[in-house]
Amino acid sequence: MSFQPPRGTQDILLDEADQLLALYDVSHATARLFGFRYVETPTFEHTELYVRTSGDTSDVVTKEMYTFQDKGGRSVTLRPESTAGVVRAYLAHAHDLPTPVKTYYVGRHFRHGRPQAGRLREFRQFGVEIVGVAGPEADVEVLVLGERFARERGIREYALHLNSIGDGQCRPAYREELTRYFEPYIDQLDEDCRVRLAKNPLRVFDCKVDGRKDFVLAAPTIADRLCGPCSEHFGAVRAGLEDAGVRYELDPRLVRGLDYYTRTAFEWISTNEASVQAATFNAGGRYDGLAEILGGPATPGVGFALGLDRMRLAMDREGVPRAAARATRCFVVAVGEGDARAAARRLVDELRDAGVPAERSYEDRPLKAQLKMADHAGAAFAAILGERELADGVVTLRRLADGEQETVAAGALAARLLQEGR
RNA sequence: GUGGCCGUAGCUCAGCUGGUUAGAGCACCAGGUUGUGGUCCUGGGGGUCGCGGGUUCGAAUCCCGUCGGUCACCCCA
Repeated sequence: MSFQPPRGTQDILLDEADQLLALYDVSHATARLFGFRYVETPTFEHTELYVRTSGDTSDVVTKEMYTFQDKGGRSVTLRPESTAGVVRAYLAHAHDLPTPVKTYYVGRHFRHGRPQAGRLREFRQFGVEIVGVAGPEADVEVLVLGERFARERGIREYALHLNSIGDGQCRPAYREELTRYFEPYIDQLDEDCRVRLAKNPLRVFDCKVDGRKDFVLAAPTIADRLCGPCSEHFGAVRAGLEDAGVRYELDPRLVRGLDYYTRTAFEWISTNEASVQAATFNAGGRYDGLAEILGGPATPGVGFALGLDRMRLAMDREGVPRAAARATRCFVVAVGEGDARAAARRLVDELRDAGVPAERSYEDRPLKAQLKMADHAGAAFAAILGERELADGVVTLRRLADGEQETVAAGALAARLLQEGR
């Protein structure tokens, strides 16, 4: 039996686990600060949900899904993302929900691809969605939330890229124009990009190999082909960001692979010099076409999906300290077997009653070893309890930072520690 | 899913062109007179050299496969 976890998954422990936990905490706190309510949708959904929303020729569907048959013979899929699930849940419960719906989720997602740093088969995302508002202020709110999250986590080296990809009014015409534009250059495109040209010409812009070629850089962008309403919407989003003090860069080449995305598209990208491929840690936009694809009434929506694992990479690259605030305040050391051990157990209990995080050794180990444990536990104090102390009803309180010791009545220990403050 | 590089103790790595009982630093544990951590000294535990097969008198060192990591591409968080 191998102890290795399956490929593309990871065991997260100690400092890394604390770091992740802090990210979960900030996800909840930030979303709630904006009045978003938590939602928990299934970890797996009917495969059809993703096939319909992503299209059966998309990469996600053709090679990245964890799909299997359940015992009733239905095809189910581990969620590769959550927007589809949230919108599905919205449609299922729309009658019970006050409008607009502001909701957020935190959880694990699954995609079967070749793993590398920042691209795992099991990964964690924090996402927010505003469903039911078509206007630009919803877009701004989502962007402001994402910005606040990034700053809250202490990262500074990033850029917010922003674009509008139009809607059903203006995109088709632009798409045709772009196809015509690329036509003469078709033999200068590699195989990948030709496929993109046929399926979705906007995606030629993200081509890694050809994307930098002059004729691609010179191609018309959608910015000045937006229809009136899209242009107005985009202008309002930009004005809103400026008013909120959120810095962004216009990126006319930022696109989306799927057709239900409309208007606003954005990505937060780590600009740290050590950043590699997976530099995008948060991406989102407007998806006004999604509900209809699922067979529901036209319902506008906007949101983002933030990669918590990628966020951790970005934080590490920038040297943001992993919040390793250890809880233990006082480590109670029992010297010798018998009475001291029982007394230590009771003392720890008293400290906990008083709200002082405390722990002790579960085995009789040398005093030396127990002090070492206190050190490893990150405790500020060690309370030593041996024959001498037991006889006098006191403990020896040792401040671990400088070795300063004092004698405290056992019953007064909790009060003494609380008086020490943090 | 495609391709390049890599895989030696918990971690970071050494081990020349194949040659006997595989090493270091850090970490961990224990001692340094029987009650004092984090420094120092001494000692100790811990490795099927990712796994499987092959070549060879002999392989951690060569070959093949496989698993895993990493990087690029596809795609994306």
